[in-house]
Amino acid sequence: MKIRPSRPGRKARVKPRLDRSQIVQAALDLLDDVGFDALTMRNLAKKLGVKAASLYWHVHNKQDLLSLLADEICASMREPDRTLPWRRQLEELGNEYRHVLLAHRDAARVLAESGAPSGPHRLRLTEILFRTLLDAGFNHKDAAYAGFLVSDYVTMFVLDETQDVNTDAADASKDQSSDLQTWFKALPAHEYPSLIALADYLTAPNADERFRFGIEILENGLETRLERQ
Amino acid sequence: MKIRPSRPGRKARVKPRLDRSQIVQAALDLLDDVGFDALTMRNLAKKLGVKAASLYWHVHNKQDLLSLLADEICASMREPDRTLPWRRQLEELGNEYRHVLLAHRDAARVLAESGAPSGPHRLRLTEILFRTLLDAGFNHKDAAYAGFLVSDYVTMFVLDETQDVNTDAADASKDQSSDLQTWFKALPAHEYPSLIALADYLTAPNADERFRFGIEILENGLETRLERQ
DNA sequence: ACCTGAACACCGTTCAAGT
DNA sequence: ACCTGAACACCGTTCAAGT
Repeated sequence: MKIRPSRPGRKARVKPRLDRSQIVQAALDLLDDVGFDALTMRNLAKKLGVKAASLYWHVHNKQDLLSLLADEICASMREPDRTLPWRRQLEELGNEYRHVLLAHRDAARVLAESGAPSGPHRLRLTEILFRTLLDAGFNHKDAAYAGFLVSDYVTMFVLDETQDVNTDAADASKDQSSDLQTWFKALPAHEYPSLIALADYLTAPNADERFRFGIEILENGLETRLERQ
Repeated sequence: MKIRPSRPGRKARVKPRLDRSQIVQAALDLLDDVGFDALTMRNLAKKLGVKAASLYWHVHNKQDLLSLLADEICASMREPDRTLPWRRQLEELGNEYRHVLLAHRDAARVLAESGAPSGPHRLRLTEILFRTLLDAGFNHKDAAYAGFLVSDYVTMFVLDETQDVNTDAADASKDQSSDLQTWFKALPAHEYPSLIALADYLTAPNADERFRFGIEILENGLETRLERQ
């Protein structure tokens, strides 16, 4: 198994020569370790034992890196069984995408800031989504719009699902009242009756249940649209 | 009309003394002028003829400023006629909120990064939204989840409605092919048939129409849910 | 071809000091 | 009470120079 073409001098592995995919992998590790805000070109370079400027030989800029990173994150996405009814397929797609976004720290933020899909994995993901909608019988325009809708829903959902954690933690640490539920109920009852009435579900939402709710609404809405089409 | 209590010395207006609402107003102007990325504490201070450190006397940090700014942006929100059927009210609410977000440059980004609503205007806005859903007959949990859904939809929609412009402009200026439609159609036809089929609607979406589509889907979905409740 | 040194033009935030 | 000077600890990016 000793296939190592590059001359294996004594310290061959000390300078493994940078490489796009190596950079992306390191960025993903760094993301999981320190989160999106600390994912900087300089920290990434440090992790790779290199100077920040070196990265720019392999990557146009940070935007480019984020785009590559977003694609890498989507690499583990598995596609649903195409023989299932479209609603089931959409559910699988939604669940799978959500789990992909939950698999790495701040992944939703990476996806949100990485621009339109251009890498193979994200293109594949959107292809499957649109294909499912076309298979279901939507016309081109509706399929396109519905695809945006579903994919935006999942991204947005995970986005605030994961930054509620941050906010909660922040509030808990710096505010004396760690319960923002009590904060809610302390609002002027005359001005915000509905807010107060709903406080229980606004503050401690069951994420899985709430996600499921949104998917159901979207599916019901799409089905109605399909029937009337 | 000469009511000016503070002693009107020769250069009285040279140092009008900073003020929270004055800072927020200046931040809003700056946002419209230079956009979210250039809305920095230092630039804001410069605009106010003051040093950056001074701002921290009136505002906890940038996060706090963004929160105040978000509330200011929502100040112009008008509430729909409560006697309308709930679907019409929801439409009005959606349209109005979208227009509020389109009224200032990058307003959706400000809202997205400003955390949960805490100012009076945003609280009022969410109160109205939840009230509408409760009036419609949803139970507490469904009303709460549906409120998130609708408000997230609008924010997300405007978010990429407005950054498509940026991306398009960027592509148009630096790419030789200003049409990403041609880019889409140049994809491997065997791998991405649906993407290519839908290219027309993916690249040049009619924003108003697409927004309307999403609202319709949500309303239909919610109606179905309400009937089965 | 690939990496570094060194700089450029910025950030948000703090805090002792001034008035 | 309110503002400034000056610093701290960072950013992304460029580019001549090294190997």
